[in-house]
Amino acid sequence: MPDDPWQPPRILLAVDLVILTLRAARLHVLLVNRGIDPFRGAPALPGGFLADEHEDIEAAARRELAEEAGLSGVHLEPLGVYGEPGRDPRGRVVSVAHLAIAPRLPEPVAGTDAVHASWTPVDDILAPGAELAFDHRRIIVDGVERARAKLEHTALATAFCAESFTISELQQVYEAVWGVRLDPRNFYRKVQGARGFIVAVGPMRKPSNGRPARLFKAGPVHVLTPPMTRP
Amino acid sequence: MPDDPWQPPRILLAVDLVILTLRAARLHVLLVNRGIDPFRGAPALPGGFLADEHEDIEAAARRELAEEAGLSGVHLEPLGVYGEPGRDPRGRVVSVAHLAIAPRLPEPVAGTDAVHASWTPVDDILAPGAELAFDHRRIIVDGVERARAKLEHTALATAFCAESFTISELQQVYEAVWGVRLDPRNFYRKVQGARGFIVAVGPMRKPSNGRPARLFKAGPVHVLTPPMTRP
DNA sequence: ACAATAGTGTCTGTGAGACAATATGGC
DNA sequence: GCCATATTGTCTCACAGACACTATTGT
Repeated sequence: MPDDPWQPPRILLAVDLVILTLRAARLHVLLVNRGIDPFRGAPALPGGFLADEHEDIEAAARRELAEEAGLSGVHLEPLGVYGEPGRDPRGRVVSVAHLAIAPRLPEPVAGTDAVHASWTPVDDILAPGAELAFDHRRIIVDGVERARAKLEHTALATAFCAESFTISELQQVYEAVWGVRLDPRNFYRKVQGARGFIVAVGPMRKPSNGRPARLFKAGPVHVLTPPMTRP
Repeated sequence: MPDDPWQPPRILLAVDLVILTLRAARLHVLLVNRGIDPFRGAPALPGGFLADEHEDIEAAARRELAEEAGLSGVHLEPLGVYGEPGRDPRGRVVSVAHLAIAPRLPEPVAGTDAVHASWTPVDDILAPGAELAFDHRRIIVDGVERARAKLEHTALATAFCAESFTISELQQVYEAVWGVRLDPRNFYRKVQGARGFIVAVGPMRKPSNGRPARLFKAGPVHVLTPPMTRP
């Protein structure tokens, strides 16, 4: 029998990043304005192709995170694969999306790339009528849902806070990410009940008004028992 | 400035399938024996490369499911990406793993491919010392964990059963997948409390001994409220 | 004193798990 | 009757959510 000349197709592999942070008590996602076609001028997630055939996928995500957002050392995890044949008009591109969680950051980070990066409230960019390149709307939806779920079972919320924080500040993280209002008294009890979640460090005073709050820092535990269930 | 001749690398995209079923009250996974190098002769997950540049990833998974296991119409969902640079000695291969859930099936399905497919107990193949091609051990671990989690929140367990079933048969599904023993009385109440999970169809008799059990069939609901929590 | 926020206590309903008790078949 | 399994009932504990109440600051 003759040799089979069939060879499997080779495709382009990209990484896209959903980088979430908290600004002014609202959940924001980092977006860049595309400078080239397709979708020139439209907002898009930071991302790009594998640098070479031997680059690790997560390493590529970290590289893009540094190049386009100037960030390093933040929590990063795989989110999913987006490989629908028609998603990129240039050809077959399969993208591995990653989720990054960053603490409060000063100003719209200027990327070392020529791209223009800016923080955008998640509510705004997901509102009907907002435009996004490719299938990035779905990727953001999935990333936000993942972040919400992780807040339930892990100590991720402390990553959104400063080194030390009050319980009401931590509550604001949960309220902003989940998009709900929580009872401060029940939240207080619940957060204290999750063993190893937070540990006290000392008292502080609030700038304007009210009783000073105790300060806490992130505890040693990463998996919450019992979990912080969503309402 | 001169044009940049850099082009992103092209890689091979594969799909791998974790196909789970229940046989003799044990969770089994479908494995094939590799007929070619690398890992010739070692057990591996069914799978293969994209047929052409325009094939949808999930469509490729369904095609391999049919070709290598003779199955169609079963529940199928994406499980994750496995793309570590060294995972395939032939070169850079990124695999998108999928999870398939199949009801009880008669005999080791003979694939239309030349591969030799057989059901293997998950406990055995994950036991220390068992050999598997590539990183398929990790993929199976992830797939089993996903199936266990889905049993908690969805009506997936009924997919492992026949058209109609008793509550104790449904309990055996949970016990086999979770690998635990459950109290029949508490299980009975809990399963009845999940609204829309199962609906009664009529009585039956048991072959050997004991009181006859009512027969049920899968209800209309796919998301369980309240969920079936693992012990 | 008053406003505002921090922190504590109490109550009620729901659900999980242990396990007693009853029902219904075959033999 | 006896045995095995199915089905129902009861009890206790833990936790979520509602909300009254006390504590501690600035003004």
